[in-house]
Amino acid sequence: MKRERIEEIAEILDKRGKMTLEQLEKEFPNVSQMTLRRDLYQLEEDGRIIRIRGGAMSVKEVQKVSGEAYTKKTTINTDAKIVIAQKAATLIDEGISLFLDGGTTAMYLSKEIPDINCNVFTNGIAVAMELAQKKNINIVVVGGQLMKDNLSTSSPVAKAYFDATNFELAIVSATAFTPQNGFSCNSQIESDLLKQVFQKARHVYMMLDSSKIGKINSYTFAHIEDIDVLITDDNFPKEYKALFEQNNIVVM
Amino acid sequence: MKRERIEEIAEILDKRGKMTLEQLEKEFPNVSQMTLRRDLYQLEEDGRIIRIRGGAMSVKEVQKVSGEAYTKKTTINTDAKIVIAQKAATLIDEGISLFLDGGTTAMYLSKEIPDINCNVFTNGIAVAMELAQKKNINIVVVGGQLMKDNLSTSSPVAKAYFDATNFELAIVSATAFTPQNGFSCNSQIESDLLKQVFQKARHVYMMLDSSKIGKINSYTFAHIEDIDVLITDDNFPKEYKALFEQNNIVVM
DNA sequence: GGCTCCTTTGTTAGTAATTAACACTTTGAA
DNA sequence: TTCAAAGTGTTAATTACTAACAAAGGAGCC
Repeated sequence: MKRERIEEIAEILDKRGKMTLEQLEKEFPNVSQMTLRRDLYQLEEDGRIIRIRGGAMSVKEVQKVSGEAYTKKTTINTDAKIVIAQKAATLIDEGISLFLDGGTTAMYLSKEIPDINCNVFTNGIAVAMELAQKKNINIVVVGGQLMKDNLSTSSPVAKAYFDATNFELAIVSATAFTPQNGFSCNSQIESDLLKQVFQKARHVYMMLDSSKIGKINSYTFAHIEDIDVLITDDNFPKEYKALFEQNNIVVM
Repeated sequence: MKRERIEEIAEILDKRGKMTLEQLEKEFPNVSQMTLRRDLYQLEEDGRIIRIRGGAMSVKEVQKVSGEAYTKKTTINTDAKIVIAQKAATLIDEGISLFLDGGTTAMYLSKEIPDINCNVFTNGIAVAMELAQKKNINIVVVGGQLMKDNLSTSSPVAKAYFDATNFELAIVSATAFTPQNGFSCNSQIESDLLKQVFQKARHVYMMLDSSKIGKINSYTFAHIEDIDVLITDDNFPKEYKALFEQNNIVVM
């Protein structure tokens, strides 16, 4: 009974693509709305449909729609981050010990990073999961409380990790930068963690796309002179570039 | 302004897969809910996301989910694990402090777990990412070296975490069990970690699907008498059930 | 600068869909 | 038969959504 009905719903949805609950009710006149809802719920769990407001949509339909979208995907800021990440990936040498933060740019970097023998510390669990696909990279996750908004961990306890740890290189990014306020982010514990990282790392590379410039966030964790290399995109203002170069920082 | 924000939303969604409006509001604290709604509406028109009740989902995620559904069918014991996980989920009370391991069964459990106010420690990053979708659950990730085969972390350093920590409850699973050799797994550091957890936890619930029975792995971390509750499936042999019950263990 | 138009954003109230909770029914096994 | 478990229907309460209007910001023009 139930099984048959669910199959039938799945078939109809595959055929029509998208349907409202109202339409489904007409299709199954002697079944209550609630039951149909529950059927949709189960189909969603099986991964066969996506429930949308007022009804459901078959997965096939989604793939059709998304196929259209992928062709016209020419985004601006994502591109900048990817370019930055690609550049940064070329700077990672075999056998190095490296710290990577948990931000979006680090996420792109972890996709671009070659599968070389190296040691990566990170506080981003999404970054860690991405890196886990590369078989030669050894990953250490910094533990602590998980912040749900950016999927990164940090806690005072995490500092204990670093006492016995050194990095050849730290590649981090900030969510805001001004010359006066330096590099800042919006979480105090993350800021503390990064300060610690800056102390332990021999070299620090900063990934900063131009949209971050001129913004100020609550917690500054570093200033211009603390970094060695700045990796940015083409829209980076020239006057800022000069400013960094005055401090012997390589701008890419 | 608008363009940038929309790009950023798309990025975050690609990274996280699925998000509620509430989570998006946290991500963009100085933008109204309505604006975010309108952004999502536009992203949907562009075919980059699917709006679902309470938020949105990236099309990438949809493809992932539908892919999973296929592989799900091929694996055999998944059903038993899900049933076990569902049962375990009902045993978690509001306000509890809980340890969860990083295994597949724990992964299913984290999907089934209700969104109640509680504190979860885990060494599984896939588990952590799954739990991050529940807004009331506080998550602490145990740091350490990441093992790529099961996406769980463990290291001697992780033990430092537990010195100041107590759990009301630990829900763990083993990869092998015999009455003589007890519960065992194939990683020494994981075994060490679990031993530590057993010491710190007031109650221990073991999730063990029947396929694990009669197998022996290298490292034993607990014996029958160490656990309080055993959660298993219908194929669990009756003679074993009696054995557990002799030790005052509740078998579910 | 001051003025307009137009786009973007915020606020509110009203509507619609969803979930939760309970009661009833069916099914299948002991 | 009797019991338990799964499925279904109904209602109430919650939650998300839309619509409509008001306010704020920008670009262009005089």
